[in-house]
Amino acid sequence: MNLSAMLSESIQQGQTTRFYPGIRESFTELTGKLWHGRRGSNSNMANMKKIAELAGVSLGTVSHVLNGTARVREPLRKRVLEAVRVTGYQPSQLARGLRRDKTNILAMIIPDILNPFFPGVVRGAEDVAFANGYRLVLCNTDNDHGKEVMHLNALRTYLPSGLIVIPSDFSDLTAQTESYRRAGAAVVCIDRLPRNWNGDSVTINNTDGASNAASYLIGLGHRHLAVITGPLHLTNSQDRLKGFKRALRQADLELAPGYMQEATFDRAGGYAKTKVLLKMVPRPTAILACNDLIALGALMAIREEKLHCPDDISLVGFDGLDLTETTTPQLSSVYQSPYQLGAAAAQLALDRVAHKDAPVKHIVLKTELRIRDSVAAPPADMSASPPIRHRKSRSVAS
Amino acid sequence: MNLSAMLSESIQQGQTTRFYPGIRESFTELTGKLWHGRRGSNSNMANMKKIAELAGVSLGTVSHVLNGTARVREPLRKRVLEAVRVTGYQPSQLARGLRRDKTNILAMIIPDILNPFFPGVVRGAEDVAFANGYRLVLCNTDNDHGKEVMHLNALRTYLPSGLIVIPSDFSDLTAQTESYRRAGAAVVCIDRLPRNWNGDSVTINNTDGASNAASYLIGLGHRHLAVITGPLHLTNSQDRLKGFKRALRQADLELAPGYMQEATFDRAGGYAKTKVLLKMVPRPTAILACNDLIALGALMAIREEKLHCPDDISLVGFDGLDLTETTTPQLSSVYQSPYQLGAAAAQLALDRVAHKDAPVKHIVLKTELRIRDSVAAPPADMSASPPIRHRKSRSVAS
DNA sequence: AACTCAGCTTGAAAGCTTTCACTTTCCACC
DNA sequence: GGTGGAAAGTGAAAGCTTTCAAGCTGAGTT
Repeated sequence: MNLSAMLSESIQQGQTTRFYPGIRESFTELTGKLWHGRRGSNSNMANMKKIAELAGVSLGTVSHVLNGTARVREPLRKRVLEAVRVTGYQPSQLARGLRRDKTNILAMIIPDILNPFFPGVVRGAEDVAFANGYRLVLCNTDNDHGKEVMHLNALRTYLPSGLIVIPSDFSDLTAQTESYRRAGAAVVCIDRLPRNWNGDSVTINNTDGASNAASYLIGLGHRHLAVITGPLHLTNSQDRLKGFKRALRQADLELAPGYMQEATFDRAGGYAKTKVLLKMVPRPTAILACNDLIALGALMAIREEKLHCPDDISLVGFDGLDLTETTTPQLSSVYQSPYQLGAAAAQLALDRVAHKDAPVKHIVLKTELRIRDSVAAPPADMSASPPIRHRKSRSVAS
Repeated sequence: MNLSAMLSESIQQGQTTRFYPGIRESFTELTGKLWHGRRGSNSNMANMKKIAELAGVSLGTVSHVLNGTARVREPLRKRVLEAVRVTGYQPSQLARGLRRDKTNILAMIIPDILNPFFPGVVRGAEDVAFANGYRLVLCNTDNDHGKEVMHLNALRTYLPSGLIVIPSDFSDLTAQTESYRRAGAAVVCIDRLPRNWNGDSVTINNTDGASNAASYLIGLGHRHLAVITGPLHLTNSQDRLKGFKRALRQADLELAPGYMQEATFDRAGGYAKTKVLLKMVPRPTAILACNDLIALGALMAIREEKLHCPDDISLVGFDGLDLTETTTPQLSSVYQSPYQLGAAAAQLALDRVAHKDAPVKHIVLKTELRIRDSVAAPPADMSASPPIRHRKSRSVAS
């Protein structure tokens, strides 16, 4: 029996190490007293070395079996898989990430998960991530650019494969995100875009959405339309305002001074600005609120002023959150799918990971005008022309 | 000038390596042709070695400066920090985690971020995590035990320091979480507890919360109280039911058969079960819904049956979500703070990381009964005794 | 001037996986 | 039975940090 035959047999029995006793022992002697490792802790967790020993193969082979990076003959392959099964071994994502320069992590930076629009976005992204074996790390910025940069910098050292950002504001993120790209990570911006953004993105058609809503109101006979926008340093706010103005222009209407109010994207903002609008003369007969929380605040203000929606004033929100169904009256709103937004972003990020040099993609999702009970024709004395009759609960895709 | 003096000076000049040209070069020669690394990619990112070279110190010293693990004399310390500043160096969390057997990650497993109760929990946990330099990895289980186990197994290989779980159901998680504990990770269960749970936990006082709500209704004169519970395999559902029953017992009232309905924790469940309740004879004059979504569904059903809340029937929800303020009528509810729940859980997890052997903690948060417009005394003919007058918007802590 | 001791620094190993270059095995064919 | 080439398998290095034991320095002591 020659050496290689012995080796071969020994491998079959999983005892390779026996054949270099001198080397092994002296190595052990050398390092035995230099042990600096941690005690206990993870030592009971299986690692690749243990699998290799159990299966009687080399480390490399185990890796190849696990990753399909090379052909491995069936018997060996089986022994490896069996060893994995028996030990319940799972590869260390840390070691793998360290070696591959990239982990199965998708980082996501959003303004605030407490804003009811964002959970859907997160869920969409998480589902796509999970389905592809990725995990989602979530960070909230509170729309604070400083916090955003902190997150951006800190997360990078985990070497995520991708990064999905809803920018806190119009600040230029090029410097930060560029370092991700250099490190080979995909970066996708969604919902709003920062200044100078030239990477992948997923947004909705804010302009058309707002335009459709305004057109619908105009179609009902409204001539005194007001708008409460979100913070105008956000691109989505800007676009919604643009759409609103476009609809007015197309109907040869003017945006009366003061009929445009800028608010924060929350109830308080909507409440305050609606109070202002309701004091105007003539009072607007319809309000487009640039998100549902603003609309909610508007509804409170309207109620508080002893006015009635939709008889005295029509109201349309934006986003189409669940809460629009539980208000009284139910809120009409420009619906967009946060889930789809998040899912598309995650998918785009993963695509980018797979094809680093594919052309940049800008996905623009559609909105859908959902008419519920908060809109009606204007009071008779306020309408310049007879209102056009519309079915209720009509949906208009933009 | 002797060697040590030269070395000393050389260190001042950051040129240590120059002194072993032979060794260094032969080492390079030896390894130069065995290069298996990746090309480019991260090679431009600073690492500790670069910092050490720049500062003219050893790797160990850099580490000590960065971690405060040993005293380092001021001049060296300064040079290290300066090099860090100049390069913008940030330690690799992967390498650090690999070496320390633990990362700055907190894993969180929740049923579904789309359920409006959970974003607050997540936010609370994330804020505490972030404030302590940890990141949050989020996973949704959809109340699916299989998915939960998958997440649990997969996340472990990232070696998170802690794990916060809202169990999907009553399934025993001991096996899975035990392996986290063995790996040195802290595990905290919140909101509901799995079978045989003997680790740290944060819950709310569900029993008292439900009991207070029921007592309040009884105090208003109600004698026909119904309850719509959540899925009874969840401990929080069980406890709320227990509290409801306790209040009845204390008032010498009986829970009429059929007055207890079990529903899923959502609108549809509440709607369906309320329809059932409203058909009963006698019809209940008050309903305790064991979460706000159920209450929302109940409200829809009540409206659909042309009944009026609170005149015909009083309704109290549970959780005190924001949406309780925007319904008509505004919903009374047993408020609990999801943010506090999440924050406490994260804090508990971090405490556990710091003090592995501290005694197990069970934190139980208080609830607060928030009375709004959805409750009133029962219709005159349904009340056995004159109702007790209560102020509106009263808050009762439990 | 030699010696001690404390305190600062250092160098190397270890943690776990992937990947490359190389060796060994296998199989077909002469 | 031997040969050649393809396929399969191996072993070691590298990725970056932490941590230990040991080396060094310099002040204080005798």
